[in-house]
Amino acid sequence: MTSNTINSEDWLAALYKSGVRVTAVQAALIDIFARSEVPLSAEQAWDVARQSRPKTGRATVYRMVEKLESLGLIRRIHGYQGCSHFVLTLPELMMLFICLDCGRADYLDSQPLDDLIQHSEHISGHQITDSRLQLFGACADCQQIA
Amino acid sequence: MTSNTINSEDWLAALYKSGVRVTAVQAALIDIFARSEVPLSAEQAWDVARQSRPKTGRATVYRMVEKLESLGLIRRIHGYQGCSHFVLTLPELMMLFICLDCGRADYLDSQPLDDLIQHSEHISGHQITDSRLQLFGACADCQQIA
DNA sequence: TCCGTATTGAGACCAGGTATCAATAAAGTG
DNA sequence: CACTTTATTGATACCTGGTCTCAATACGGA
Repeated sequence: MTSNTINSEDWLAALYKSGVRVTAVQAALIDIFARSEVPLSAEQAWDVARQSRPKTGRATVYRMVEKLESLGLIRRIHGYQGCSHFVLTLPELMMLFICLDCGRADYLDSQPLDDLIQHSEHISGHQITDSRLQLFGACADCQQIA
Repeated sequence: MTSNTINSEDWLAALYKSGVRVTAVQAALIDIFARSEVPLSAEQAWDVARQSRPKTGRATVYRMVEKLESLGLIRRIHGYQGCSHFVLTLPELMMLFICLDCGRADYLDSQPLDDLIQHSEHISGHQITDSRLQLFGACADCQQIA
C-alpha cells in the first residue's frame, strides 16, 4: 500500500500561499490529517484535535476542513460511511481505492482514467471538466487475512 | 443526448418483484423520477408529488427513494448540489455524465471503465467490488449555446 | 367482501453542519 | 519590542435534511 508522501510542511506552505494566516489550530489539524491512514470526518478530526487541545472549537475544525478541501489538500470520499470523510490528496492527480475492511486509502495511477475520460469526451461530444472515480473493495492485505 | 429508455411499467414490475406492495404513492413517485430529465432530491420529489397528491408524506417519499436506490432503480449523484440527488438507472450498467449547465444526465458506455477496473485490480492486487465514476462538464448542446 | 399486514402521513425528533459574535492571537509597522 | 489591525477562534444558538414513531389507512389474497 502506497504510503503518504506529503508532509505537514508541504501543507503549511500550501496554506501560507493561499493567503490565510497559519495558526496553531491549523497546523494541528493538518498534522492530524497527514498522520491518519484512514478517511476522517470533520467530527472525528475534531475529536482527535481535542485530545491535545481540549478547547478546540467545532466550527473551527469544520471551517478548516472546508478550506483544506477547497485548496485540494484533502479529498472527500463519497459513499464510504456517508459522504463526509476525507483523505489526504497526493500532489499528483491519482485515483483512490478505499478498502472496505481496514478503511485505508490507496492511490493508483490515474493515467488509464485520463485516457478513458479523453475517449469518452471524444465519443460523446461532451466537454468533461471534472471527474470523480472511487474504487471500493478489499485491499491485498485484507484479502489475505480473510 | 441518450433518452431514458426505462418506463414506469418496468419500474413497477421491478418493485413488484422486490416483494413490496405497489401502492398509488409508489407509482406516482416512480413516475416523477421516470419523467425527470435532471437529478432530483428526495425533497424535490416530495414537492412534485404534492402537486398531484397534496397529502403525500415526507417520510414516505424518503422511504421510497431509499428503496428505489437499494433496488438500483435510481442512482445517487455525488458532488452535484451536495450528494442527495438521484437519477434514473438504466438497466445496463453505465457511466454517468452530468451537465453542470442544464443538469441533464447522459449515460455512456461503461465497457472502458470495466476494463480500467480490471486493469487496476491486476496492477494493485486489490479486489474491487464497487466503483463510482461520475463525469461532470458541459454537454454537447450547452457547449453550442455558450 | 373481509382481514391481516404493509404502507402511509403527521409530527416529534436527531445529527451533522452553519451562523453569530465577542474574545483572542497573527503578523506587519514604527 | 510594543502597538495596531484584522483574521481566526471558541462557545453556543440555530438550521435543515433526514429519521423514528405510531395511529390511521389501504393493499390484495382468501
